[in-house]
Amino acid sequence: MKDKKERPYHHGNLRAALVEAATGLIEERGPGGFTLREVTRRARVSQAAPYRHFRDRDDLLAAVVEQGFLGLSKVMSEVAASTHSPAERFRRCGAAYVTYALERTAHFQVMFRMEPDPEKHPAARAAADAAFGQLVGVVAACQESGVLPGRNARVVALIAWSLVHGIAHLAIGKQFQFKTRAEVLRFAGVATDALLEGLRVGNRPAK
Amino acid sequence: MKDKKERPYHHGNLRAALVEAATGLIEERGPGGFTLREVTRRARVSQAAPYRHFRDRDDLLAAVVEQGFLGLSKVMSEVAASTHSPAERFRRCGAAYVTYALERTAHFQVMFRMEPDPEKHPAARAAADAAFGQLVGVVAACQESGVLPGRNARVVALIAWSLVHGIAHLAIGKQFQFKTRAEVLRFAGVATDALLEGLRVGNRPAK
DNA sequence: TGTACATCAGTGAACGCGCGTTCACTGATGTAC
DNA sequence: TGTACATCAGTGAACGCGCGTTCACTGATGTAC
Repeated sequence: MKDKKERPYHHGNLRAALVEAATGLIEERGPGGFTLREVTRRARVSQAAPYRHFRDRDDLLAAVVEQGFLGLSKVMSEVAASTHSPAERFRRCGAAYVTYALERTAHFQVMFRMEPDPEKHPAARAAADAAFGQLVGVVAACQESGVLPGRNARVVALIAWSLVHGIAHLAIGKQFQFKTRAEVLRFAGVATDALLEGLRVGNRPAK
Repeated sequence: MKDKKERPYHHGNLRAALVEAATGLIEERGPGGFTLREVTRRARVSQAAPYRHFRDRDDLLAAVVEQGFLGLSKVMSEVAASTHSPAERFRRCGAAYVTYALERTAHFQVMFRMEPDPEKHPAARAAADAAFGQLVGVVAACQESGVLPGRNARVVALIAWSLVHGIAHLAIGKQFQFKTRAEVLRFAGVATDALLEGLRVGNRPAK
């Protein structure tokens, strides 16, 4: 293999390195801090180099988004495998979602900012859909085991996603007065349980 | 008064005009499309003019955010006054929130992007707090009339806010497959009812 | 095994652009006497 | 009512900057024979 000291002309895996550098940059400077030039500086590469691997700025950003959703999927599937109780799995998935958002704030924001039009970047879109698919699976399992009534799993998953996403987004935006991550997670638990209870009862509007 | 045709040297109410132009610009070009220079072009004023009224770019943007929250407060208080049933008020407030977000997409996004640090712009912060106050009031009314159990109204309001905010944010980000605004609102209604039901039952976790 | 050559993945300089902000200025307004 | 003057709210030109992207190029790699 190559000597690590002398940098070879060919990078080896510049594409991945650029995505990684971009992610780090976003995490450090916030969602708006992303520029192609700063990414190339971090990857120690000329400013024209990314164009070998990405069509343009947005194309690289879309790859960052894709990675974000892949990571989210991974975290959620790990968590889902950690228990056999469907209701508990539901709760843990919610907690994992919020945790992911709080741990990788800026990355999370970029994922949902859709500044690169998601329709033009099918890989990013697909990764997002896969993450949502995890959630639908968890809901379906709750339904099969009778913890939730057997209504449209997608709609139920969408409701749960909305709640947990709202918590994540508001927490990131400092709209809550919570001081620690643990407090946010405890709150998320209470909220998730309330929703689960309501979904369980069925969907009669309260008078 | 002045002849409308010949533009007077003094504008009259440039501050308000700039905020309005900025809002229009954001609505047209998206949350990232805001630039001071484009705002001055739209207000037909020199590019140095805003500095008479705003410290810098972020200061103007904060005024836009403030206006956004004032508008949201207004909409919610109007809606709250439209019925005497506390539960119905709860639902209508949720619908109003989502509607506001869908009608003024980009403006809504800017409000929660906190790109001007909210701590440095107390007026914006205060307007946001006032909007949340509306919601707390609605929840408290539900509790007083026995529709909801009398727990911490702020926490309950936070849960409701999270749900409705998540719906708004995901809908804006095209994460739902809904095609019309009416579909989103119907979905929001179902979600709100489920949550209300769960909150009503109390907060025992489901087994 | 050796060589010619196509292809790939980088470099480095340059482009044009729009941005936020500052500066010395000037026109309009309001007030004191 | 008239005038001097301070203050306010604009103008217009200029600054320096970092950005995304293009271009002709060159070094490294892989393959055919």
